[in-house]
Amino acid sequence: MCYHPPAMLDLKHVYEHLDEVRERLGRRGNLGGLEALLPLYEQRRTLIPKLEGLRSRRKVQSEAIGKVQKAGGDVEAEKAKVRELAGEIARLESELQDVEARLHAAALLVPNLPHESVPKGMGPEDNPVVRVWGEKPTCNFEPRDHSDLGETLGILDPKAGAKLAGARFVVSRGLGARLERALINFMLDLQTREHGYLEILPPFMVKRDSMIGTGQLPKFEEDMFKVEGWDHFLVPTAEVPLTNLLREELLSEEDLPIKYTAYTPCFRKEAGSYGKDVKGIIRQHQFNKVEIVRFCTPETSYVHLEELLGNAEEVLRRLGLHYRVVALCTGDLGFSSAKTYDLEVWLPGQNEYKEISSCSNFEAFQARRANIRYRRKADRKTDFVHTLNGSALAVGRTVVAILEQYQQADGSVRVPEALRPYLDGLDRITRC
RNA sequence: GGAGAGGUGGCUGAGCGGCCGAAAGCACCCGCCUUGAAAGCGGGCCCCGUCGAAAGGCGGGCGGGGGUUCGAAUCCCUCCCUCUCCGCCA
Repeated sequence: MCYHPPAMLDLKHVYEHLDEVRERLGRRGNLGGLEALLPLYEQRRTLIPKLEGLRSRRKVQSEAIGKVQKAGGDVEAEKAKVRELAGEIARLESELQDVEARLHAAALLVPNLPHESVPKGMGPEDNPVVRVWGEKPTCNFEPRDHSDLGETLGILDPKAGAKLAGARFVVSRGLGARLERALINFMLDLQTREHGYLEILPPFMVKRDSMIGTGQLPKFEEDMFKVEGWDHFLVPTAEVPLTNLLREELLSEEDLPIKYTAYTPCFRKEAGSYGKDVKGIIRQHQFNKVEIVRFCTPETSYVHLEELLGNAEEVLRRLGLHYRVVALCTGDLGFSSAKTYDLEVWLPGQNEYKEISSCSNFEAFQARRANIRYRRKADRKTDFVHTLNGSALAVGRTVVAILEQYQQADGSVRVPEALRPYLDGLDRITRC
């Protein structure tokens, strides 16, 4: 019967700062969820004191009955009275339960508040470029597209993928498969050896609670692959298992920050993306990714966001891949995120920059959903941690970028220096 | 898949119808002692909600949900999870 801290935003805080919250959610262009929630919150607030008064009376009278009974007195009349009281309580309880269930459902649909530093805008075209690293590789020939290169080199086989699993699946073979594996190892080594992340190898399917904890559910269920006959979902990103690793935990401040990294395949239906990125392997139902996540105190989370972004950027820099950083504007921000940077890698074959990583600070949004807290050193009180995560990187798209940026006139592809130790010193991919 | 055992505070673990939000220990915090520390001693210390300016009051929470009862951590039902043994299997 207790009000388990439900969702996302701190409702009390929302209520006490309504105008500000309205204004900030308005920047996202999403106010509906909030307005649906407010009358329910009101109802709850009038119901609770009423109920508590009755329960208090019941408690006192029950105790009295016990005492009288022990002394051998007659208590039947009193019992009847309390029975009546209990009926009243039960009615109010079920009313409250109903209100709270609807409040909870409504609360889960309200997105996070954007941080003040998030640029205002409507959509992707309004995302400012924060910085650009490297330069577009120059070549004296018409750059080919990765699917063209991949098929010619015999390392990417979308037809085989379709045969086995259908559209938007691919089979990597030979050096293609090895390249993918080399990249995973390279990325994990970098994050664990140099950036202090603890490597985790989690389950690739998780329970519903975990999906709610990080915000994929209930809103995006249709994008997820659900396991038939089970209440399990294939992970859409390692963010889900990594963040939920600390679900329901009470940490101490000295434990923070905590940094995890994991490789997992990621499974997404990508509903609503029909016709987008149909060519090649840019958008797949299954792709590999190395993820980095951090848990930290609220005061430090924006410093951690910059660091985490740097950790992801370092992968691209070591690989010598030209990219840029954009800050997502309020209209393009993901549901759970307070602030997000995207890394966009240059793809000469597409003649555009394409998202290869997304680095976000969720502040307390996920922590509140997943109930991840810590005890503050100063006053010994508990508070929600802040959670962050980023791709470092999407491996399939890294393969795409390498193929396209490192391609040679003869159709072969040079291997980035940093990757050669992972490929027995191989410096060039040629037809196999 | 079969057979048992169990899920209680940050942790370990007692309690098995009212005096239990819960013994004890550990951890943690404050103080005394000490040159400092440890040990020892004294005190404090669960979470959430709700009312309140605050002090504080009140309510709820002993895996989740439901039931019995004047009253449930304690009894009943149900679901989930963990552990042990057997079987099967990479």
